[in-house]
Amino acid sequence: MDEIRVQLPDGSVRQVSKGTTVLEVAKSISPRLAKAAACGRINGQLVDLGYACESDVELEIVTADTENGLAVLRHTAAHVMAHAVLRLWPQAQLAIGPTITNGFYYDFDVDHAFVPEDLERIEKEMDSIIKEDLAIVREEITREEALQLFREKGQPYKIELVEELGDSVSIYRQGDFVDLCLGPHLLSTGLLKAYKLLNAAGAYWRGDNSRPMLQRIYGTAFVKKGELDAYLVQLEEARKRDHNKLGRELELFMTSDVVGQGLPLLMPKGAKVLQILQRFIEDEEERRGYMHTKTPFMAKKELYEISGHWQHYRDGMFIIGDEDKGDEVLALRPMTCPFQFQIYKNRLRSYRDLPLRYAETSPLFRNESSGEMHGLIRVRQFTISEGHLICTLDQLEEEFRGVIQLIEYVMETLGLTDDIWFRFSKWDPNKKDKYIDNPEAWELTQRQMKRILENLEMEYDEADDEAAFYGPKLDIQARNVHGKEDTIITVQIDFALPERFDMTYVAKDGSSQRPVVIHRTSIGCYERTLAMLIEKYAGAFPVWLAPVQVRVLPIAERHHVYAEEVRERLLSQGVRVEVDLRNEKIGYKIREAQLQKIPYMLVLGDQEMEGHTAAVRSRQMGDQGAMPLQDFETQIAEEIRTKAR
RNA sequence: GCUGGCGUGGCUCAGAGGUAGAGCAGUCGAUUCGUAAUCGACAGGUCGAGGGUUCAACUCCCUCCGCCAGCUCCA
Repeated sequence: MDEIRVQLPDGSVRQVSKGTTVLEVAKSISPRLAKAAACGRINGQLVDLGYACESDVELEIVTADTENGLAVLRHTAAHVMAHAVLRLWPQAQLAIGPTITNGFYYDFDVDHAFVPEDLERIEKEMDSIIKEDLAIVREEITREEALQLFREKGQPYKIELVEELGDSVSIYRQGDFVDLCLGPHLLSTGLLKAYKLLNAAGAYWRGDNSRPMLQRIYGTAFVKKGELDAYLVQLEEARKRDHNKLGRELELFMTSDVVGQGLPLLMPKGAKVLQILQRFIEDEEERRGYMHTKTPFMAKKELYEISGHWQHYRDGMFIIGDEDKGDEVLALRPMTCPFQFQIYKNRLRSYRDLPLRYAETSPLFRNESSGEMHGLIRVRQFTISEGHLICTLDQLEEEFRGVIQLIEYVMETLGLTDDIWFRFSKWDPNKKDKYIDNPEAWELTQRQMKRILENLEMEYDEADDEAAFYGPKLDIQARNVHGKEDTIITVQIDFALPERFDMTYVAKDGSSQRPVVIHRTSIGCYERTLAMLIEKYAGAFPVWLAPVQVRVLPIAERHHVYAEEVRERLLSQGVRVEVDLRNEKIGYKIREAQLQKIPYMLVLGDQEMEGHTAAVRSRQMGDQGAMPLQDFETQIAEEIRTKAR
């Protein structure tokens, strides 16, 4: 009998007979490993446990608790879900059903619209499929056979997918269910132990809004029930931090039906946080050589024609005035760049003037379509820490570095450091009307940017078709409590607009040269940042950012005068302080201050009044005991000064 | 913009073809109290808006507005 050599990750080698499956190898190592196995990896390629080794190979047993193993488990869960949906709605057409971070989904084209109760029905059916413990079998068939198969099954989306594949495709069967799939999968449906369907929503076929809207069901699966439960609890906890709920409860912002969609109203507390952020940012920018401008919120159409916004960004703009009626046509600004460029062009610039660093705390207006708006994260009017650095090509890298340093300082100070990453956003050469049409400039700029990123030794992801219409971006991405990714800060290199605006400087040799522009934000959009901060701190802002830093709580009416005195003292030192003079018990006042996430409560009774002290209660640590007022003032001042978190 | 869900006093929610209810918040009164809810009374809603069906609509139908999740798009 032929023997082959199987080399394991630890370097050891096993002699097994030809045709031995991955599972058999796992069993020979240890029964526990075999039980935990989800799939194998042969020479780097993931394979089913049923895969038979036919020649010398390197083999790794992939257990279900690893990233790859979990993906296999979830992919199998997606198949089981599709199987269940087909049992309940035999006419359903299957689209795709991949795994995603933390779960899986499957897209269906069905007449019936899935409602929450349907998810329970589907889960019941999945439970039966799991109980039946159907073997999951891989088959390699020809393209023609696959087309024939899916024609018989009435699955046009699968046919479309097969048509784009090579001569041989793999399918997986479980009972009467069959799906086009690369695999690998678990060996049988019975191995699925802990899963949950989460929600149903619409999704375009192949993410293309000109193609049919399908129905997507999201779900997740884990190895153990305990892990699933823990994940569901974690989801629940995350939702409690949702800025859109917390921000309203804490009276940071509100919306009004009559004001309109995507137009949040910042209430005094929310406005206070933004004001503090703005002061922090503007001071920091000034320290780093930026000059602040204040430019109009709107401009004539002609300005946007020069910038290219009229050609590439028109859908995103609010346009005022009807051209057909002979009105003057203006547009609210969606970006500040064209305005600051006008300032640059106000006079002849010398290389000695460069780099010029313009910044502006800019309200911007973008006509987002109706389904996009979300709390403070996606809105139609927002304030951005916009800035443009105009420099020579030689200065580009140094300026870029300075921008990154500022951003890192800001993020660090705000405590926005977890689950944040950089994304190098490039253009898509196939989308001509979306981008300024100058392929050479695009490629050159992107190479330039990539080199800078590499010189800065930055870690980043790359994304196609995420660039601005005029240039590539380095985006700083963050995730909200729903796990959704958003750009919070962006840095862009722009060779296009300096040319369109004919920006020049006089070089040392007297020649006229073209500068380069870096578009950048330092904190991004203030409203969005506020949303991120609410979610990060669950509304309990660090003291320096808290809209109310101290609440004074007198115990009885005879302490009111002293309470007012304490308030006055703190107020005169710039501390944001309130006093609760209501006729309520101290427990009640504390509870309210606590729910409002006020960092410090000063409880004042007879003893405090007598000794000129305050009983300090911290929102995090509870009762801290009495301390001289002076000491508390020093302590909180230091905490504010250092922006302690 | 698309798919689906939702819209009842400030908030959380109950109710239902015959014309609205609770808790919290609010107001007033009592209580003057030591670290997460004192007691009582009162007040508060053209049931998101408009149109239609009906003897009768908060409830059924249509349109619009807004909110939520996802898709597309994007800071």
